[in-house]
Amino acid sequence: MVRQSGNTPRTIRFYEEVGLIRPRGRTQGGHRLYEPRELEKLQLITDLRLAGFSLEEIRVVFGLKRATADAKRASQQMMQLLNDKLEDLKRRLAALIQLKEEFAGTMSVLQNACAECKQPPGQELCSSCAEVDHGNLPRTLRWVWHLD
Amino acid sequence: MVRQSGNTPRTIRFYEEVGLIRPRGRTQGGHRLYEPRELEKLQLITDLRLAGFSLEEIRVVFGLKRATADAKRASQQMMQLLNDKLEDLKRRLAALIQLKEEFAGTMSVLQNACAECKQPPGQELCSSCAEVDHGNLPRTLRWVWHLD
DNA sequence: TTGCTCCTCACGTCACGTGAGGTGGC
DNA sequence: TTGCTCCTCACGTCACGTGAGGTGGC
Repeated sequence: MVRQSGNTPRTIRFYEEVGLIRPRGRTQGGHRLYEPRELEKLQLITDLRLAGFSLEEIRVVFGLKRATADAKRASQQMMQLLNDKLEDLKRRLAALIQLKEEFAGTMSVLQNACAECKQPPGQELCSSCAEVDHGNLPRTLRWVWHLD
Repeated sequence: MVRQSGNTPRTIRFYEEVGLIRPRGRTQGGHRLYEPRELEKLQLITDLRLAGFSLEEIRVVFGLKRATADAKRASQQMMQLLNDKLEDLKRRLAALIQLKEEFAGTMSVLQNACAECKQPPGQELCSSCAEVDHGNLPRTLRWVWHLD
């Protein structure tokens, strides 16, 4: 289960604690035994976690059919959940891309200014460098490049 | 600060507790006062959190310049961090997209089978429906559609 | 027989959330 | 003056991580 799912033993035991999976039984020495069905369930749980589902939401997923007693509505709710998570990941990705562009864009320009710099590199010098308009740096770069 | 950054007061106080931001001072009644500079820093922290940075990694970002004392290497390390997070988000997005496709793909087929179904919808009936080969359902659907 | 892995408590961690009880500021 | 917001403890929560001390299984 550990190797096939990429989780730690502790994580698998924790999923059992909260009632998501369950071993078929135990070996005489106390080691847990699982059916292939449980491995598949664990892998689905792992993928749902990666996709941003909380354990509570995963519990909802596994209870959708029971809760609605109507496969069509259950499927629609599942799609709703998936789309919500997709929106969330897209927002995160957009934030990251913007940070990267903000940062990378001006970085190359500054690298040139530094390459031509006659002063030895140092914190005080760079933060007061006349070649660089610190006030106009994008915020990301300002906080990495600048002091405090 | 709350309105302009989209965080709760508790979150902002927490960032102060761990030393990421700091109010300029207090009003006579105890309310925190911030400089515009701190709002910008808070907004950057918020975006980095959205992008998947931990508070510890954000502390590293703000300490990069001091730690390396070399703006070029500091920038390279920042790009490394950004790319690591990008890879992480891409993996999560790929997992989600696959779940969606697995699910949506067969769902439409099943909807037809159900539309033509003569039986009233019910848990026991659907899980043993002869029209649906439960063993060949993609795992996502199998766990939502099926029982247990 | 030697290691590596699993076992069970049980406390720790990260990033806040959530009352409880009280005051501030427009 | 009425509300809404902020304040400070302080305990709770989510999803595990991390030893401590002991056994299992190839």
